[in-house]
Amino acid sequence: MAHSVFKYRTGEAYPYCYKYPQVALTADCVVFSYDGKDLLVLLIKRGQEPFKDRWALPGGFVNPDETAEQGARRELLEETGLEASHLEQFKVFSTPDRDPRQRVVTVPFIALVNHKSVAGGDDAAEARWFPVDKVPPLAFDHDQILSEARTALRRSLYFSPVSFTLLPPQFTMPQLQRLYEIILGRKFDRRNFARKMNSLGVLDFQGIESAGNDVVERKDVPSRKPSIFSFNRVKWSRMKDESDTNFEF
Amino acid sequence: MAHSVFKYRTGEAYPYCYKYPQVALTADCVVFSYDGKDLLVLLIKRGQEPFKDRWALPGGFVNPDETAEQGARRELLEETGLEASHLEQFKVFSTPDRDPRQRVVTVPFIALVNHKSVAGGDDAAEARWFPVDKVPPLAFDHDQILSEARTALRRSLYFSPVSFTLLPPQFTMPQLQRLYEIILGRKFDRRNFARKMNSLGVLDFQGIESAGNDVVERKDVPSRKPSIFSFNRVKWSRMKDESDTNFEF
DNA sequence: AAAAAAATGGGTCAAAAGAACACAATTAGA
DNA sequence: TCTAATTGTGTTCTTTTGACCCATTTTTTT
Repeated sequence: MAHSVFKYRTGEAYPYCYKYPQVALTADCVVFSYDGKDLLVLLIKRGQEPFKDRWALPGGFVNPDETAEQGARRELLEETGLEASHLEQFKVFSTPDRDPRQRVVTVPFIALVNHKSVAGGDDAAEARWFPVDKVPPLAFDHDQILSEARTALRRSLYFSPVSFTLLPPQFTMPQLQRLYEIILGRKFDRRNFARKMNSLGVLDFQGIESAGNDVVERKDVPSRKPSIFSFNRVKWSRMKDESDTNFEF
Repeated sequence: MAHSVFKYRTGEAYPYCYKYPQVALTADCVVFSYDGKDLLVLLIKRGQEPFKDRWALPGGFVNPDETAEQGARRELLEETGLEASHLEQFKVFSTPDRDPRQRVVTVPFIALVNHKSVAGGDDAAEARWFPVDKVPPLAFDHDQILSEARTALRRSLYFSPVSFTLLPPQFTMPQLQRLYEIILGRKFDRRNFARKMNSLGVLDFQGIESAGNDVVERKDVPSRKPSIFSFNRVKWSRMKDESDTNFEF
């Protein structure tokens, strides 16, 4: 075993004693958001060793009375002030020596939040959004966790209203399409994409963008004003129930 | 906290001491197989408290030098003698009091094996296959784990060659169809199903079932002999790469 | 003021995929 | 040899998808 097990020691330093070897449990968050242009992931700069000053996923130890998900929520709030509107577990990382100090098993969550700036939380750590394709090398095995989170996010598109959770309540069709294209890594034809989306019957038409109704910060590009939609979760559930057992590859 | 933490005790009884509260890590296996008729799940009868004599998922503690997956493989082999041809993590269960003795976090795996009888393993526990719809009440939160495993299995059908892993190397189209129907919980038209499967180009035709080539134990029903196919993993990977980023709900 | 550029939206048409169904062929047993 | 059960092939109709054209709106340029 790679880590020292502190056998036969007691007192203040190592007061938690067990009959069999145990592991420390952490919950990490892969926080995604979307600014209308890029898919972003939230990272914090570590303030202490190991991996001091390296960027890492927010997260921390799960308390004895918490589930992993509760721990993830709490840590996210403490470290970044954010509350996730969607939290989804996707895998466990349990390689024995993934943390050099002791055995730490981590449960990473995909957390989706509406985009807003973050200033770092109670732990006073620096927090910043990075476009997913411009992420620096991360601490621990967080590079791998992020990579698998992106795959899981792609798959979740089939089963959860991921894209709508990432968008603001009011959004335009081109915004929605860009988000799909980023997550899936491919392009769609504008017309076909809109037709498909509309035929799903999960969008509510909200009107046309106007000066007083500006849901998107648009660069001053010459263009026609787009229609604005909102996501209808009830209709989505109905649609989902029907198409759940489709037979596809 | 629901469990006792043995503070300030030492000696033989509780020799593993840590600075912070820890958790025990177990790996459980939801072992599926398919006998050509039913989707089966493997259960073992517990020999000790808690939940003595109740049926449960095979599994056990992960050793300090193992990943959760390695632990799952080892436990499965020890308890049932089976080796999984496909092992897939799908979620973590970390409710603080899910085990009455102490805090135990479990990583369940979906394990797919080719069907054969099991006699119980080194731990001398009784092991038995149950049709997934006729499973008795299980120990701990294993009912919930099984339920979520079935959902995860359904979703895996989209991304992994789950059905072919569950089937023997040689199988017939009706067998494949029945398996799809069981996992997805819906019926398909024979003709349409076969056409779709053939058009995917992942099946190799192997011949017609004959007396000497009996891949299926068939009840003596009067019927035409079916064609026999095998699964071509290479072709499947190619097909998968192309269809990975499709845009579906 | 007019023209050009950029972006949205509506629509067409052919090809592909899906759903429903009819019928012929093979095998075991009555 | 007749019947029942089961498998394989084909046909037709409908729906969905993919690849386009073109008109409209808005901003910038000439």
